[in-house]
Amino acid sequence: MIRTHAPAGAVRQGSLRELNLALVLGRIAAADRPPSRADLATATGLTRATVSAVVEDLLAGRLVDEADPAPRAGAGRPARGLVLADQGPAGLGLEVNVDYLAVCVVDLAGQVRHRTVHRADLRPVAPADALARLVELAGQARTDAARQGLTLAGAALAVPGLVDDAGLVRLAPNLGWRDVAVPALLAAHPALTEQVPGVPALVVDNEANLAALGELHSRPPGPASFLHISGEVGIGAGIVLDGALFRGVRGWSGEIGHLPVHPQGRPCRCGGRGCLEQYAGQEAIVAAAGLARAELPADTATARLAELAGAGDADALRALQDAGTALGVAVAGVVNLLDLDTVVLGGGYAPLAPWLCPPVLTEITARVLTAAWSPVTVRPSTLGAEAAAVGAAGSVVRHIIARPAGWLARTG
Amino acid sequence: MIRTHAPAGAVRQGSLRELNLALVLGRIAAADRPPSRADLATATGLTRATVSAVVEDLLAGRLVDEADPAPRAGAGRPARGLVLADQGPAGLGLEVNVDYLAVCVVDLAGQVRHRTVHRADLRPVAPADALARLVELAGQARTDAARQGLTLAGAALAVPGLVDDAGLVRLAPNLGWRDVAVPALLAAHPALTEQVPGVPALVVDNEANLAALGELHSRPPGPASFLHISGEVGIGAGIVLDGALFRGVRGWSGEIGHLPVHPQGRPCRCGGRGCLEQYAGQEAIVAAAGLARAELPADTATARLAELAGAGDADALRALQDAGTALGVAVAGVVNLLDLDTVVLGGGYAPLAPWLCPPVLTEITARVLTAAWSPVTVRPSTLGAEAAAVGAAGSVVRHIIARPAGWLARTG
DNA sequence: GCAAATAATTCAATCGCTGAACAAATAGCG
DNA sequence: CGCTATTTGTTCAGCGATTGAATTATTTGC
Repeated sequence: MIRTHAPAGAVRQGSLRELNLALVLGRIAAADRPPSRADLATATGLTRATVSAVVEDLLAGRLVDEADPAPRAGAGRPARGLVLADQGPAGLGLEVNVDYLAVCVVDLAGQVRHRTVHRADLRPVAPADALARLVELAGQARTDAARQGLTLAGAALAVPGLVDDAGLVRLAPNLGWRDVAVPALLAAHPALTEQVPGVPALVVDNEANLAALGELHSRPPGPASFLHISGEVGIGAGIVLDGALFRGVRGWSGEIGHLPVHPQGRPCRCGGRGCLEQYAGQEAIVAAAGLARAELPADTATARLAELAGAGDADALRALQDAGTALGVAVAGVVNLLDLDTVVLGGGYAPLAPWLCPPVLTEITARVLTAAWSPVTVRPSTLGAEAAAVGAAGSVVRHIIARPAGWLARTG
Repeated sequence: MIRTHAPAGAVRQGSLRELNLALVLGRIAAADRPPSRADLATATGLTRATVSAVVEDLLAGRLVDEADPAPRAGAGRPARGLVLADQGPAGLGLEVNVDYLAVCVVDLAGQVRHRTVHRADLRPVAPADALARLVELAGQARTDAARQGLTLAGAALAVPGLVDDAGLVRLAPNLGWRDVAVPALLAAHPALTEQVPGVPALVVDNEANLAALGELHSRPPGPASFLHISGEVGIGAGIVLDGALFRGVRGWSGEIGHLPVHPQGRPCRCGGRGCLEQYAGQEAIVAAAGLARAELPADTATARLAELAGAGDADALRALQDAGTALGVAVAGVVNLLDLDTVVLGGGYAPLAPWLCPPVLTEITARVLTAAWSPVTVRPSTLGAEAAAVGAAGSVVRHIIARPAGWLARTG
């Protein structure tokens, strides 16, 4: 549970440097071209002298490298561009999902430097065994990262379920997990990452949350506030507000799947009736399209559905239309409530987006009061299938970028 | 549109003092007993020397007063308690609603030091005339505040409608306002408040938002994250997340009234069908209870309804039960989505809370996945009818408490 | 009346930013 | 080719704010 908040405590002499390190590094990360020290000075409002001093720290800590001088018009001494180091700290992203394990390594610049996906049905596998396989993949990732000059500074694990502050997976229904103490199980494999001060060694979080973070930090960066919807067997939403993931009071936000869309409709496993999940969940869509569910693993079902719809299959098209309408009703409610202007369809919805987006947009236009003044964008995720793993790894490096002082203070 | 965010820009030498001024003043404001300098030092992590220097600034700026030494057990020099000044800056809160105008003055400590409510049906009144009446009331409030030694540092106006960043009221349907440029209309009355650097002279915001802020800053303080629902003719929600009001991308968040609760149900003025407002809006409840709507102004209708329900009138009880159920369906969806643990019923719902809370809670318990692990509280607002005006005034003083440097830097 | 205890202030040291001067490196121009 | 204008980056004295230790202030308990 990373919470990126303002320095709530005392502001001491050294905090000043910490904050300015973060400010300058953040600017370097956000720039679309390698900025010079002078650029950073004007962008941040600091003096060139201060920027030079701060940059010196960043260079010494190997968070930043000097790039080849960028060609520039006009007279004057050529600037030396600054880029995020490609040999510095990196984040390890892990994902356990229903039908695959994924591991990836993301560097400071957000580049995916290593990626492994291991396809297998994880439902019959005991949590400890699944995690053991994941650790094995992580070990390979670790050596590959080292070969590339990267140091794993922390790890994050994405799980399709509810996770509490301590990393306990309270419930992952589609995986069949209940009260799985992930940190304790992984403590037996201590060398997942080096222990870096200020960077949590292992964060466990919900898959939808981490996928939304991945979208937020993708290039080009997503908007500061948006709703990211992962359509898997369940439907999870990652809510990004003002550039930060909103996790809720206990970290369990995003359960969009149980917004009512037909209150007197089909009973749902949550105890309510007519929940969105019963109409736009993957199983519901597949069943409505007339595909036998059991025969296909979840992700190939989605691919098959896209294939059928692309070929003009009437049942598939109708199923997607209905699902999109249900999704649109729910999303319109959320947009009314939170006043968002962007909705991203991710996870299993991404390949189906061409058919889902139109009905979703129709409902939004009809039901959102403010849609007349400013339009709402609905688009598919730019990340691939393992968005959550990439987002998990990204969350680690974003943590370092937001708090570089911790990394710089380490012995080494 | 106040956005309370971290210092995003350069952190210079002086920012240090600014941040620590805010830190110390915030502690004084949050404490339930007048803290000593030593208390503040341990609470903030600053040294006693620094706290003394900071407090000296706050005393000189008349934001803080020394209180009588509080009795303390044990030996040692007695501490001098620090309290928010009752003779310092204050906030002016204004409210235009369908059937009343309200003006109030709130001091730094959050005490309401002046309050005027002018009952009148404002629907037939032109916006400029309504605002002129409000300015007159504000003038009286201003002299009363001066008599009490208070200086009005800024003002906020609550409006039952959508307001954009510039203070333009885009649409206030129940008031009949459309595209009313409030700041321009009030510019003719320039002396609403003294111009204080760092404090916006006039903020215009949605009534539900400001009522939620009032709840957040009431004593005892509300939780850091909650949903505040104002049930008037429309239903508006103020969403407080992590101690800050969430306003959405354009400041139009909180339109909970158009969450679908019966998707194929009654058509709504928003263009959708079966919106919450059609089942739990004030007019809907009154009609369901068999009260003729036109005969009664809105607020007496609510009072009459509470009276009838209290007397055991079957129609009224059934109407409230049905409305509470519809409200509960919508609220359950929001709680699932945002993972909140507190829902506050305010505005017209406050007096009806005894009858609304049970069905709302029933729906939440049935539909919220995580309700089994940690309960959701549903309670009425602690503020009275003019909560929005109080919240508006409170938002001004909270602004000063969050950024005392601006007030201290003023000439005087 | 004295010691112990707690509160608050004073003061030299230090840290990090500022602003101005200075050094470095290049383009344009005669 | 050499000079000037221009822009980048560094150096350094100055200064504001915090720190930590010593000091003063004020009360309780013995």
